[in-house]
Amino acid sequence: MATIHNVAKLAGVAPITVSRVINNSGYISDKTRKKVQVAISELGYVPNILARSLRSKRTNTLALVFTDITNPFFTILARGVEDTASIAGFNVIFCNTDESQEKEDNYIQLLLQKQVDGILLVPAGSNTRSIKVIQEQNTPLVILDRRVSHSNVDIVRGDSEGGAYQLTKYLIDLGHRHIAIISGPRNVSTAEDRLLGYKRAMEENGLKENIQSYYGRFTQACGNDLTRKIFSHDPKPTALFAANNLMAIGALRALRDIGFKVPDDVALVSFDDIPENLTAFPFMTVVTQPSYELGKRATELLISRIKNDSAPENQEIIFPVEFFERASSGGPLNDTKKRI
Amino acid sequence: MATIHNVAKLAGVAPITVSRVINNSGYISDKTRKKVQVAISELGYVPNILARSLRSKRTNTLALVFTDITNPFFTILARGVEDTASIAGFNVIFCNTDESQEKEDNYIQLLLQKQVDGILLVPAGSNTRSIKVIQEQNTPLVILDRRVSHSNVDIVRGDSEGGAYQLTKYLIDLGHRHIAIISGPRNVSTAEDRLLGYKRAMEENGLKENIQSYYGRFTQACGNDLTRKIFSHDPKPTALFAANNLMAIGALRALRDIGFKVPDDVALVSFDDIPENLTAFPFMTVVTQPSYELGKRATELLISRIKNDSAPENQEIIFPVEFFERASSGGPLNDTKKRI
DNA sequence: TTGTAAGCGTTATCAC
DNA sequence: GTGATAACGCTTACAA
Repeated sequence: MATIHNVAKLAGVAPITVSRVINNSGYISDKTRKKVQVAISELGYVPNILARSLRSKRTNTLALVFTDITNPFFTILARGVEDTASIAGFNVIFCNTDESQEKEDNYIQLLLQKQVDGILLVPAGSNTRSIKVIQEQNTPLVILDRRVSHSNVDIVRGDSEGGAYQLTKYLIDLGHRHIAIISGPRNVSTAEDRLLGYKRAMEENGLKENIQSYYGRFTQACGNDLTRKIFSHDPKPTALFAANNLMAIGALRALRDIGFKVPDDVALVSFDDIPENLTAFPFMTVVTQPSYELGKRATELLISRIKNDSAPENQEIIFPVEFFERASSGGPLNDTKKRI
Repeated sequence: MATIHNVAKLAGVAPITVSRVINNSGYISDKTRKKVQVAISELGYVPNILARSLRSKRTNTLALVFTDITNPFFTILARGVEDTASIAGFNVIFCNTDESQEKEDNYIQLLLQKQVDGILLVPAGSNTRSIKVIQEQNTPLVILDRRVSHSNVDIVRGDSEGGAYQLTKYLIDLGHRHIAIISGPRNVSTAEDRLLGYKRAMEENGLKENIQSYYGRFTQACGNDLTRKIFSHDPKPTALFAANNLMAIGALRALRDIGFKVPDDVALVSFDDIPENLTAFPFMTVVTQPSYELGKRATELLISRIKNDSAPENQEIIFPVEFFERASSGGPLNDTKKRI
């Protein structure tokens, strides 16, 4: 492996001069630059970023720690992060925790050891230990998608409570009185907020007695299980609210398997969509969060923290949701964008 | 930021002793180890991996460079890579090229600069420049999913030709005579091999005259466009073969939009599936590659190359496909696993 | 415009 | 069992 010294020697200059050519920094005469460039390509020289970062104390690397790489919501969010980081000259390391606090802890430890310049974190649970560790190392941090009890952090997320309220109100306006919700883990804010939004809509419309809510996991399997459970005894709801896209698919399959037609027997709505390119026929009535934008905005905020050029106060940025009425609740088969 | 020196000083030992504790290497008395551990937690010390890697010349990091992060085939493959690497103590950097040769070149350059221990590459095109650059740096390399013209490399991939032959033969056995195929980019081996398998089946069954094939891109949009084109003039095929899962979804949507019923008017089959947890109702007849296994096997091979403990000859490992008959070609609505 | 010297934080090597 | 020393490959700080 050629080093900067080999190049310098071959070009007849000092190592620092080679460094200046590589980094386009400082003044270099055209002649010198040419000489160096020739030497570089002759030796097939590749700069060693480890050495550079060790010395300069910057890695130009961000990390995105999230909970489910198979969920398109996060895949698209990840794209927003990557695109934005890339434009600003940062690379991104992606870490998937599968909603496990232990995996999260391990990844955070690793990322700090790798000296990443900043971290975007979708917390797996309500434990704020990772946040403390990160802040102890003075590594800039932005929390994504979820609220945390910890106070001094920046947060970028969607309006789970409002979106859930909107979906529930929509079902009530359709005439449904028995509406059940299946949600994610109890200590995850998106699961809790969606449940709260649902409850608020039910209570405001005199349906407090009919509230029927379940915590579980944000997976297809769990959506399937909870749905079977709900419809195995009376009174059976006429509408079902799945708190995320994967649970909704599980619910849809369960309803089919146990003989309930959607939307004829049961109306089904969901928080978050499955993107166009993975779906043959858009079918589900949903509210969706602007996941790409969430990733983008969080990354911009993180980079401004790294560059230290934004106001010191912590921010909580909440994005509104969009509503799409489709066939699963009796709407049209084609996509329809409705009132925000 | 505390360093190994601060810890050493506080514990009253030499830096190297701290290093030994961190890495569980060499002999350390229990008393010394305790002292060091106390100092570590007292200072909130986090080892600097950059410095370690610079000195030890190992980063314990692999890279997976692939072409489409939104395609579940690759998402699952990536999991196979990550799980396998993790067990062996390696981290993985994921890089998405969007089938762009330029992005691929940039990522390869970056990864070599990062001194990754090995690279798994799904080549974006037929250009072997990246392969040469990687091999010049003596960085172990395994090619994934696709053949390349370059000779001295290890390859792990699925049997595209055989799978395509099988799907086509299946359609012919159903009685179809006019079968069209829509495939991916011309210079991508999986696109070419699937087209070849299709042609072989057609020719062996006296249907050479009816061959109708199109190159395009492995995307939903392209599947949609090509399907519209094919069905805009006579003779219209009675069966359509989409060379990947996303193209198949595009085809399905196009057929619906222009008024053809699947499978009544047109039978549709596809190479690669959409996984269970993203699909409400499994519908498409497919052959699938064991994508998780592909990632796993490739990673094992790469790690054995890094450790230099496998035979020097280059390997080409080809995985067989599995066949699932479903409703899109007139099969049952539930999943059915058929003859391999 | 170019160069010298020192040091980033760790571990390999050798010594005790 | 433990430690002194040098070195990994680069860039910062300062000098010429």
